[in-house]
Amino acid sequence: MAKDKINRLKARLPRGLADRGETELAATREMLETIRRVYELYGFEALETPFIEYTDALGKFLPDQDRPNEGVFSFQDDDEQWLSLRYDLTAPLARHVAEHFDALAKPFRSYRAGWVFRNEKPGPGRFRQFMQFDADTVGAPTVAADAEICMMMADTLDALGLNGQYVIKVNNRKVLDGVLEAIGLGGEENAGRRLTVLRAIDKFDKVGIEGVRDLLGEGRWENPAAKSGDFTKGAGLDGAQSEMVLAMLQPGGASGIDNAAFAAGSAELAEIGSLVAAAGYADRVKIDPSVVRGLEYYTGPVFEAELTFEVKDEKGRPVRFGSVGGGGRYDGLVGRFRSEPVPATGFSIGVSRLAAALTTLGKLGSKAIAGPVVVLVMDRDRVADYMTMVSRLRSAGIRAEMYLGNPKNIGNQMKYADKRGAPCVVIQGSNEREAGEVQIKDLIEGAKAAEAITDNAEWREARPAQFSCRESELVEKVREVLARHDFG
RNA sequence: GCAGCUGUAGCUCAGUUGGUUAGAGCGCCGGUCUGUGGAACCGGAGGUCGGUGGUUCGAGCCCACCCAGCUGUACCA
Repeated sequence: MAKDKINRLKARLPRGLADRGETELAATREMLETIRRVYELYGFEALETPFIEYTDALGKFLPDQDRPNEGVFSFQDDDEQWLSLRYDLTAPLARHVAEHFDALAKPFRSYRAGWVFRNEKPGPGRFRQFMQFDADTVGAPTVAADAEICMMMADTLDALGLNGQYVIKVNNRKVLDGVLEAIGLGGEENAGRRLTVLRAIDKFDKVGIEGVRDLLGEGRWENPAAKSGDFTKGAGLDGAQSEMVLAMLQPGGASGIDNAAFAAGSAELAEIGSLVAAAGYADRVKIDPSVVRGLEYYTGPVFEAELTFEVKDEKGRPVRFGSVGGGGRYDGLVGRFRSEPVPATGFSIGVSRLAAALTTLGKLGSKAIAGPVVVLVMDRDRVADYMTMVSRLRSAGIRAEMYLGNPKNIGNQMKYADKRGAPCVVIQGSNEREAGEVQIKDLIEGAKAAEAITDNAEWREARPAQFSCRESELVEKVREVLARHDFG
């Protein structure tokens, strides 16, 4: 009816979300398994926390407001307490550790994979639901814990087949803080400008040294030469201040800075550098002063895993995958729940983005997934017999099913099997039945054999890659076909 | 958030200076076809032409505003 038509629901997905099919799920599963194996090898243990936490546990109430940050999906419980979908896996871990502090062996080494949610504008490679795979060490103040995490990330990316195509970059927030203090941006009243300076440094990769110089000073035009496009307001530093920050980004590093934070950060970086070098990871884990990373809770070393290869998109333009993970030390997070500070450090892999990169490199998801063996229904009143055949195949561990659609047309059943990617079909009509036989048709071989055939009548007549066998040999013969195509 | 571009069927698109009942290819469903998957032929479903308002005898087309998508930029705990 017309009314139904008007009111009919439109099937659609909210933006920034995605359904995932068989191929992608299999690829992700394979990748997660590889990561998990490396993490366990390092002695980390599995942990799962729920999707939902109290908003205050996530630390995402807006300052001076009685409601959560808009970037977090939030809702109120019956008792009016705010709940939120987790936006990363670190804050829930901190809550878990604080809640079970006395029962856990410390340092507590754990890993977890799961979906996280951010209510932000989606873009290419950016979703509102995505998966992270984290590993954290809680209760270890030593930078050996930081160095270990970095080396584990390198091993993980190696295990995924990315040897030589990435770098784990390491910096230290204390170094940055020391520089900021040295140029007179210490103290609470300069928090806003510090943030602007950090953001400018963070853009080093994208805009280069001159771009950072502009951003530290008055600001930067989207198109600097023509002074056109969007204008990004800068931090308003004077020349001397800017040069000090810029010096830090260049070979040789900052000099003439003499304060406690800078000294401590530099010492930590040096120690991480020597630990990494001693273990033979110096080619993969490198100190990089431009890494800023998560502007809020990091307190010491910060890490970023960056892919260094370039790929061309459909239009032939280069695409950089860039950062596929990051982390750092967050000594204050667990302490929010306790009377004492609790040191912690961790790393988070962006599973979806990394999977996209691996797929592009052909290191993931290239393996064809075998469809089920399809038993055709030739005779409507012998469904029980066909189901018995299916059952025999399944008992032998072979993925199989009987055709459940309208069986009147054999061609349709064949089309179905073809579309499902069935390696073969089993056929038993009255002729075969009387002879105690079944026909097995190898669809993969058949497709190859028939490539030369152009005429449909001939195609039908030829019945390529089809053979008959005793019904009692069904399982054995199907297995042979599967083995032939490496689906055994 | 800001800027630019784009909105016609599930997808890719056509649609004349504004003129009757908005089309094609692919895909989908069914049939030819109750013994064979690539083909062919026939039939069918599927559109408030992104939305609202305006100009006009008449708007898919012109105008205004809004919405959505894409790209860039900003933000990203």
